[in-house]
Amino acid sequence: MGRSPCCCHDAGVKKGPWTEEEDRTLVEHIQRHGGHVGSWRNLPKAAGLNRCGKSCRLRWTNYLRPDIKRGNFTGDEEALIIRLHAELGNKWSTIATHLDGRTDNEIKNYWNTHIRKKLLRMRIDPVTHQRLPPDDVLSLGGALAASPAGLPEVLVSAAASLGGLNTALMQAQALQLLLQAITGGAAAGSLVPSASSFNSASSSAAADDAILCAGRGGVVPSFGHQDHQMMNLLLSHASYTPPRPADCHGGNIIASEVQQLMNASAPVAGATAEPPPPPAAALVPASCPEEVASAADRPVHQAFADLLSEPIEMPGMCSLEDDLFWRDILESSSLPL
DNA sequence: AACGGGCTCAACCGCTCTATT
DNA sequence: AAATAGAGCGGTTGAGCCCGT
Repeated sequence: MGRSPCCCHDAGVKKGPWTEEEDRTLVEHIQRHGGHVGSWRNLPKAAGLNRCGKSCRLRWTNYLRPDIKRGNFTGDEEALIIRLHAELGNKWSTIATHLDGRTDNEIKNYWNTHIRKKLLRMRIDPVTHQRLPPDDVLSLGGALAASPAGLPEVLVSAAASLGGLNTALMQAQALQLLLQAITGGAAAGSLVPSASSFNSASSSAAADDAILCAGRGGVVPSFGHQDHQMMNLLLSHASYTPPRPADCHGGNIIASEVQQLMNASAPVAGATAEPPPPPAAALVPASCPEEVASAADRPVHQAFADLLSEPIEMPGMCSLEDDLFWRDILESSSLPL
């Protein structure tokens, strides 16, 4: 399989940007032949173009073809590209066959200039689609510690006592353990939301990172309504309080709601070996963050100690089992790059 | 207004793959 | 089976644009 010399190496063959005249000549020639090109190599001579056949093919397939869709990529297209890339890798032409009117070159460019950076910003390796290892992850805990108002005080102080939570995953696990501590384990494994159930909570990069790094495929797979409310309670003390999802009440959770929440989150009757839930008084209205911190202080530190005593399990591949996941992520990541 | 840095994307380069001789 | 021709693919480049200083 020897490599044939390319006509592009011929002296005098024009290179560089195409002129309108050249475009018109190429289009008219192809249209005269019913949209079919017998041989790209012979086309320039037949059409009267001082171009390499390869250049003509590229110009036609990437720009002049009548079925090419111009304009920005939609969210659906973007999500599809990411999903296909995770499955196929840099098989741009194969990916392009799944998107009507998009060329491999256009998709490749869009990936390199937009999606790749977006994923990197979200601490996802654009090559492997895995979350970046802790050492490569921007220290979310450190960043938040540098701006303590960005977290409920109880978490900041607990993090400080442990030398900082240096990954978003640890952050999420810490939050999970906090919830466990508060609910006596009833809500174990369900604090960190799936992106689809918490997608509107990404009004800041920090929230973005926490959700992405700890979301689907991360610490826990689901995020129930009650846990969602609990999360809101915690976040209601943070300066970056995200907009509330439609299924939540918005604003602070009042004491009676906390009581209801606690009751709902309590271990079901008959469950064994579950510590009893703390009294509802441990949770106070969101208007009193100091009381929250004080009441939750001891169990949280205990939970963090437990966290440190066990190895942190890094999640594997991001789940790609449904388009909604990625769509939600992408829609929630509308921050400027 | 001028400059420089960053970004985008059309186009090129060089390799591989497949069909043909 | 080997050589050749041609097409296609993925990586890279660079001109032009945009935006901040």
